[in-house]
Amino acid sequence: MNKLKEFIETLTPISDKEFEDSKDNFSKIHLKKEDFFVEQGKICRQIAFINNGTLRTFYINNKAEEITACFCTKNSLTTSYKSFILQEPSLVSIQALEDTELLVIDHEKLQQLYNTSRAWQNIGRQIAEREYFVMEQYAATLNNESAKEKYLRLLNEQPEVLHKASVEDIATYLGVTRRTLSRIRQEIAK
Amino acid sequence: MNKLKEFIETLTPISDKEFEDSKDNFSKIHLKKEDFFVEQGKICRQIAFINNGTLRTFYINNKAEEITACFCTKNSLTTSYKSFILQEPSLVSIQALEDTELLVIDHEKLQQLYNTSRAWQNIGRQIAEREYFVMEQYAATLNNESAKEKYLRLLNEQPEVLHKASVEDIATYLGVTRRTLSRIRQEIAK
DNA sequence: ATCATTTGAGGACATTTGTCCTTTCAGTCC
DNA sequence: GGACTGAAAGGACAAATGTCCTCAAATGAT
Repeated sequence: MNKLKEFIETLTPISDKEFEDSKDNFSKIHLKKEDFFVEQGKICRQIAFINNGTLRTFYINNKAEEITACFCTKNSLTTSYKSFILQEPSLVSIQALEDTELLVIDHEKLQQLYNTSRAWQNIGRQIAEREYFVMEQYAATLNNESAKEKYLRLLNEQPEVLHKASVEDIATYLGVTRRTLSRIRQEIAK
Repeated sequence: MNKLKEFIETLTPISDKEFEDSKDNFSKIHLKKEDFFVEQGKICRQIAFINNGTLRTFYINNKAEEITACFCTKNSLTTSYKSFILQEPSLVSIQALEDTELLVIDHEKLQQLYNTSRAWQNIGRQIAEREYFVMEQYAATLNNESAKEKYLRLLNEQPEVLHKASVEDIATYLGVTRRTLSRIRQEIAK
């Protein structure tokens, strides 16, 4: 739970008592490699803090291709955010790339925290704001960076992902084909 | 102000009294064609509801090219969201494509509303959530749709923009060159 | 250990997109 | 009206990327 508290404190100060009072709302779950945390088409009922492990968010596009939207690594949040907020079917699946440990809280319980605690109202807004920043950064990356630059960014920011994900997963994340990713790697190895 | 109240009510119920009490925090501003609402590098101190008009959000990328990030049309919000939330220099500029009327609220005043009203805490979180959905949709579009599909989406969702923005603006919005946009239009005209 | 299956690298050619350029047309200043 | 200016369309060629393929290495199953 310590890492979770540290994470929350990057958002807003929270007293020990307030954290202790709310921590029963979280529970620990373990995923084995290839287990799903969220499945496309089902409602995502939880938001998770990643204690340990790596996950991949992906969806099936209208050409029936499986596209990686992001990789989620430890000490950050993961959820199908829109599905979680609106409690509507998820457009994405989230799957463990390796054995993974999560701290999860149900949508209902989080709403109760929002309703009973001003600190949690604040945390909720700031989570939304942070999710926005992450998505904005992602969009900026999509817009500005070539596939090669995106690859180098991944190499720099989440290097462990390059060993845990397949070439196919990484290629769809970069928005190119496997062939082009192969050319990119060739060029970088120069 | 009516349109603003209608907009807020799509987020959360607000009593007439609560709306009346807070509406003095908003003020009306008029922009002439080509005036800036936000300038890249300056802190964005306001969030705006667009009563009338059209704006373009853009930035200068690391190749010194001006890239259109989005077009903002009436009855929606516009701001340099990250700059507004964190009160840090904006990465984007927002410029009127035609004469435009905005209802704006200062960051400070919005914080006061958050601190004094649970309804506004709620609105604030839901604005953040909505900004997230918009950004997510944008990212999904960037990821999934070809330039041609994006053009058709723009034609469908914000057709007025095609007359108000230049070919250059639209091309950078689609992520292609003018030459390719010209080819896309040729193909659609078939 | 062996065989079958999956995964990644990279060759050959086709297609798409970008770069650079010219032409056309509409607006505007004298 | 005629000359100038700037924006948009589109031609010709170059560069980047995709498609389809083969081969070799890694992984799994028996």
